This record gives sequence, C-alpha cells and structure tokens, in this order.
Amino acid sequence: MVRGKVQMRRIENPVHRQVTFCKRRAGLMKKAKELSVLCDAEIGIIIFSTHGKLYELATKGTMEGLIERYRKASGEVQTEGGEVNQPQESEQEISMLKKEIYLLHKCLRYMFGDGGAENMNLEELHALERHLEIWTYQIRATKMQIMFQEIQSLKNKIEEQNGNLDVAPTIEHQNGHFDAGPEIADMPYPLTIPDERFPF
Amino acid sequence: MVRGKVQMRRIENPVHRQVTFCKRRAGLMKKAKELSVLCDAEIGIIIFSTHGKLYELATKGTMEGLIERYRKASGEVQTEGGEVNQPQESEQEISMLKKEIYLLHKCLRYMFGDGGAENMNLEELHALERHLEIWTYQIRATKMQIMFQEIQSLKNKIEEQNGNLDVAPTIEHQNGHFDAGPEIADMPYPLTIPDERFPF
DNA sequence: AACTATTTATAAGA
DNA sequence: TTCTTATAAATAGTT
Repeated sequence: MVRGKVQMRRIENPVHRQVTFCKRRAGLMKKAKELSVLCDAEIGIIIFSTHGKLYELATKGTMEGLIERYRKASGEVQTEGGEVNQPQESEQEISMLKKEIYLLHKCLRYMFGDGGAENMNLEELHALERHLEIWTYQIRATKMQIMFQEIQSLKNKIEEQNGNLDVAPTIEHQNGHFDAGPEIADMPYPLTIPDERFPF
Repeated sequence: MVRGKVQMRRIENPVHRQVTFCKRRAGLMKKAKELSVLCDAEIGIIIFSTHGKLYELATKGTMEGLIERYRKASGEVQTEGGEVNQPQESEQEISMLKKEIYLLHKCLRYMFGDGGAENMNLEELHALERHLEIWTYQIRATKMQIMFQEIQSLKNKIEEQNGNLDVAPTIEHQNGHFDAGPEIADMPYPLTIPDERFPF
C-alpha cells in the first residue's frame, strides 16, 4: 500500500525501481493514449530505461512520421510553447541530405536495380553506357597520372644517385592529363558535376 | 466533479476538449518527469494538438539527441518491447533502407566524391575500373539482347508476310546472352549482388 | 483559476 | 509477473 507521499528521487533498490518502472511506464502510455483519443492529439513517447532498453508509443501514424512532423514544426517560430526544450540546429542540412540520398538512391537503382539493366530502354542504356565509359576514362587517366608521378619520383632518385646521366622518358605528359586509350580519347574531361552525368 | 467513467472517445465540445487537453497534458508531462527521476530513464514526449501546436518534453539532454538515440536503437533487434506500435512493417524496412542508403552513398562518394577519382590509391582505382568494365559489359549485353529481340520480331513479321522465304540470321544467340566485345568476353555475367561489385 | 466528488493510478505486500 | 488493497494523485464538472 502507499504509505505517505513518494519521494521524488531515484529509487535505489533495483527491484523496486524495476517494478515501479514497469507500472508507471504502463500508466504513462495509457494516459498518453487517453489524451490522444479524448483531445484528438498526435502523441509520441520515447523511453529509454536505465539499461538502455527502448519503449515507444506513437498514437497516430508512425514514430518516424511524427519525428518528421516534429522537425518541421520545431524549425519554425514556436518559442512560446512552455514545454519546448531546444529545436534550432540541423533543419536544412537534414533536408538537403535527404534529397541527396534520394537522388543517389535513384542513380544506383538505375544502375543495379531489378537484377541489372533490365527494364531500361535502348536510349537509357546508351546514355548509361556512355557515362560508364567516361568514368572509366577518368579512372584510367587518374591511374596513369599516379603511375607517372611514381615514375618521376623514381627518376629523380636515380638522377640524384647517378648525377646527370640521362633516363629516357617513358610517358608523354600533355596538359596535366594522360591519354586513357584511343577509343575514348575525345571524351569530355574532367567532368564537372555529377548531375550532368545522369539523364534523370 | 467526476460523474461516472469518462467515455474514451473524442470530446466534441471544443471548450471542454481544450480544457481537458491542458489538464491532461500537464498531468502527462508531470508523470513523465516523475518516471524519469524515480527510475532513471530518459524520456521524450512530443504532442501535437488538434490545431497542430507542438508541445514537447525531453527529460535528459535534448530532443534531437533523444531522436538520434532512438534511431540507433530502433535499428537493432528490439522486437520484444511491449509498447511498440507498428513494429512489423516499417521498423525493419527502415533499418534496411538506412543500411542500404549508407552503402549506396558510400559507393557514390567512392565514384564522385571530392571531384572525381582523386585521393584513391592505385589498387582502389584498379578495382573500380574493373567494376565499371563489368557494368559496361552488362549494359552492352542488355542492349544487344534488346536489339536481337527487335530483329527477331521484324523477322517474324517478314516471315508472316512472305511465307517460308529464308532470312539470313544476323546475330548468334548463345545461352540467352550476347557477346559484348571480345576484350571483356570473359567477364562474369550476370553479376549477382551489388555488394560483390564493391571493394569496401 | 480554484474547488471537490469521484475515478484512477500505484506502492507495498502476497 | 500478477493480484490485492490502502492510499495518493488526477481530474471532470462546477463555481
């Protein structure tokens, strides 16, 4: 039975604390559901126990949906609501990241989705093939640049060791970039922004 | 005074509803704070009134921090917690989508990040080039399959029109796939899962 | 906002 | 965990 008022501080006895946690958690959830029904409010509750176990309640829709709504709402004026804690920071950044992720996801679905390049028409496949060729060209050029730098480094070491003895150049350097194969030598390089590489 | 049990349904009288909302909201917040103190739990409550006004409570740290913790925790096992609302569908799917998005994002950063293929070493570039070649091979094979089907379709039409006149075959069909160029004819095809195409 | 008759929640014991 | 019960707390309707 209840003897006197309960002291508002952490219950030290772990068993008592666990029992109280279960009971009051159930009570809180019940109250939240009642408030939601009686007053037509959307309510979400997230509870982490002492040991990190998660309990949650979302009275309408999903918790994710509620969090979305929260992010939108807390990014606005809303400085008067007595119970507000802190809304400020990451609003636009999250939105931008989501857009980007959506775009990237779409790109990769375009390339890998549905078991390969099925359900794409010939025109799309042509475009995608050309993009892949461009990327391949870029990668080959970068590889050759790296190898050229290594060769230059080795040549410098040899020159230091041997004085002024000549070492025949093996790769021609043109405009800071390197030929990555004659068949795609007329590719635009370097590419500027990723969006231009995708036809969607 | 309280006459009989309150009916658990939306209060239609707007004034009564508003008053009850204020009272019960305060009660809910109080209960949440008590539970947090007594049982050392981290609790967050988000409430949207009928008219969309936001009320929130976070008993430790910030609501943003709590949401972060929630996202991490809800992406794990956690199928036993009694108060979870819709665990079946959205929960695991969200977790999987997050993982997938993370992976895809990483893939695209690998390909486009930091202005191209810079800051990748030679080995990584080799691997990426090979993947691109495989994708190109796949796309070429798909293109040829599409073209072959169109040719077959045209041949059928001609045969229908001309009766049994022979039309010379133009492309050899082997095992449902088509040669996409001799230089990469020994590529594995078809590729099975995207993860195998990435060296990370 | 304050009051108060009731209902509801719950602490401790079993 | 669940049930019981004495008591504290919440609150619906009124003022």
